[in-house]
Amino acid sequence: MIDAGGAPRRKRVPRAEREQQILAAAEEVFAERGFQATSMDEVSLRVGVSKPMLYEYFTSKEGLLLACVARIRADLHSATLDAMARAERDGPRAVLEAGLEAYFDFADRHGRAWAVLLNESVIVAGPAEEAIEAIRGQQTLLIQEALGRWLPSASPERVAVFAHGLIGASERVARWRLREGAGIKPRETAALLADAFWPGFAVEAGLPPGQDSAKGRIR
Amino acid sequence: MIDAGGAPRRKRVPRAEREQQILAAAEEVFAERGFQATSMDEVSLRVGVSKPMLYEYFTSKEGLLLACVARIRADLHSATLDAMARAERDGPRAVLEAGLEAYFDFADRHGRAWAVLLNESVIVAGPAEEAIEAIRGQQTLLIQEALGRWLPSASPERVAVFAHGLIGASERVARWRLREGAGIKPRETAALLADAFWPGFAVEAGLPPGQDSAKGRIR
DNA sequence: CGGGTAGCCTACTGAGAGTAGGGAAGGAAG
DNA sequence: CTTCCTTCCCTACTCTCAGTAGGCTACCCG
Repeated sequence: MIDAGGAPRRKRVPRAEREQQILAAAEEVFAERGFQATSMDEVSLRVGVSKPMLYEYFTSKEGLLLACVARIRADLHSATLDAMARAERDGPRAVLEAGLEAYFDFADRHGRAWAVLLNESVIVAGPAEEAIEAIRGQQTLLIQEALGRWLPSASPERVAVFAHGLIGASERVARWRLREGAGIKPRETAALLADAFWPGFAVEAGLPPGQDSAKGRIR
Repeated sequence: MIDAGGAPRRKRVPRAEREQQILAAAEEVFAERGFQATSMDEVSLRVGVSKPMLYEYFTSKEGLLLACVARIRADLHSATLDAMARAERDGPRAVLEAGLEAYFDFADRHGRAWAVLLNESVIVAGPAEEAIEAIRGQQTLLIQEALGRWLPSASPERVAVFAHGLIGASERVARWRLREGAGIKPRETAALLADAFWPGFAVEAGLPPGQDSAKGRIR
């Protein structure tokens, strides 16, 4: 990196801002190479800062990953939450579809970063696993709460299985879309997956299980 | 390492047998520590063989992981396939439940090895990701084929979404059981998850969506 | 009892995670 | 404007671990 200005101009940047720069660069590299193959040297190079800074701010490579995961997952959480809230007045099936659509949409927009940071990758074993599962737990909670509201009579186990099942299904389907070119739009994918889950939900709730979408069924 | 026997007894073992020993040890260590934190030195120590042997037989750390994954997934595949075949005569819902139960049962028996080798962990990015996804693809194919048999009129996308969704749901639910003590038995878990998926399937197939299990509904 | 091969080892290299220990920008106080 | 102190930042290491070079020997075959 040749600095044409001649001056060694090393600009001091306040911590909060630097942290964001680092997170952005790290997310990029993780997405490109995966956790394992990412080197702290490369991240530091890309930010234009030296390695000890990364450790100063994020403790370890895992810590850096974790911070990335937390950030992107918070975005995902609020995106789905917003979509679901907007669909609230159109009934439960609409809420389900809206949440799913928001999820696939998010995955589309973030591409590999989504895949690496939210699904595979990861360290497993050790405290990081716990931390990652905890962050994921937010998402589960969101669904469990929504389910509980509409299925007050279902047992907690039933709600839990349903919620975890729905999340797992979404993750795997999103991953499939990412790999196979994803000819299907988020909207259609959401409708298809909702068709799979909705009747089970309706039966439990004592509603008609027909595949009616509040906004009209796809295909 | 002091050899009390006095003799340097280094027994030569045929390749096929050694490979199995290595795979067994590797599976152990991967399960205990996760991929990242597993060192080839430790695996070699546990087998009682030197490191270059591991590379001779499995090329790289990823290669070793891949071999473990392939082996355990083959077991899983045949276990679910058998269970499904046995339930065939009791109708589709029974097949679904049997497959799920076999899956959860397998996850229970293999504990952390299942979690590390089949789900998280992993390398991501690079050829290993492809290889792992390919192996997982077998499982998906199995389900897609079964679904196609009963839903000949459904579009390929619908079948694909359903199959990937079902797999993702199973993985996540199994993982949840592993973490939260798993008070629920494989049998019950399978019934609960089948309750979530079966009606969607039934609606598509034009069958009654009621939650009847061929062997009696749980709870 | 001499090959020849298949199984095995010791002893290295190189990359990259993480650290020690010190500098200097820039604002606050005198 | 000088001094001081905090915050930001760097160079130059150590140490662990994946992967390799190069050679030795147990065992089967003739």
